[in-house]
Amino acid sequence: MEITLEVLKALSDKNRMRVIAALWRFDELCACQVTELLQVSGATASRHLGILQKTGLVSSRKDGRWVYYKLLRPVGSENLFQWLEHSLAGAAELVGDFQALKKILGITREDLCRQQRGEDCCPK
Amino acid sequence: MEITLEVLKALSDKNRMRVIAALWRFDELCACQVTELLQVSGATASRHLGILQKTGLVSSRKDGRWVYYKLLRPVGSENLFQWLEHSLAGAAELVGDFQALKKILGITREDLCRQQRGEDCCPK
DNA sequence: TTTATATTTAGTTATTTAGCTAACTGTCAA
DNA sequence: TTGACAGTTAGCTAAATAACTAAATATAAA
Repeated sequence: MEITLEVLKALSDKNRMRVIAALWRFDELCACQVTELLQVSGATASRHLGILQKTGLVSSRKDGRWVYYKLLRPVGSENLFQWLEHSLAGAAELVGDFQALKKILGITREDLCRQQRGEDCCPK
Repeated sequence: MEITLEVLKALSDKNRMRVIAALWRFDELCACQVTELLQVSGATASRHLGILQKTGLVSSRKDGRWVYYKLLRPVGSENLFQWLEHSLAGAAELVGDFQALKKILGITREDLCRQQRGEDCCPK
């Protein structure tokens, strides 16, 4: 039961749900892209990703200085994700996120991170 | 998305999950039976039931002084409940709850409520 | 009508948690 | 080897929430 409750708790935060939806659509994102999407501090994004990883909902892969996250659909969670897909279909907030992510993914990670450091010299 | 998150939040509390499982197995329970199951104050049980009702997960029916609660499986929630059923199958805590409920349901509501008021004269 | 009582609501307190900044870790490049 | 930097961890604050007691509400019995 504890594991079930942990999964539900992990999913019942708006920002974490946005991350799940984003990974669903865009397969793999690095921490800085998630930070940009959520518009929170890098530390906060990292914490959310850590919670999702601890519950087995996402995996992480380190590549140099960057860490990439992917959605893991653990065995037995098919019905949960099907419900989510149905329940969130067309959610306005997520549609907006997907549009934002298209832009984010159009920027190189280098430029994105530079931008996040406050050097707003890069193309919006 | 807000509704989805509300349902997830409602489900991600241990006591509320125990109520859901209990209603799943025993169809209909009154507030005092839920109070006895959870071993919390009547006010706390009422609050949990109120949260479950607000999210559309349970319905209530008033009969005299007693209020009875039932599990509602809203349209579109089939996959969620299937996941729950699979995920919670055999959970030790719930097995214990089911045994406790058999005893609770063997007592009349009158005796149960008397017992809860501290008049521990009734058969255990 | 008055009293007892099942449930809910209000108000309080303690715990949890999401956010931040700052310090730390590990990796790349100069 | 040193400096820059992506990401994480630690420590803090503010907001959310689960628990309690006490008061309010509604129903049944005396």
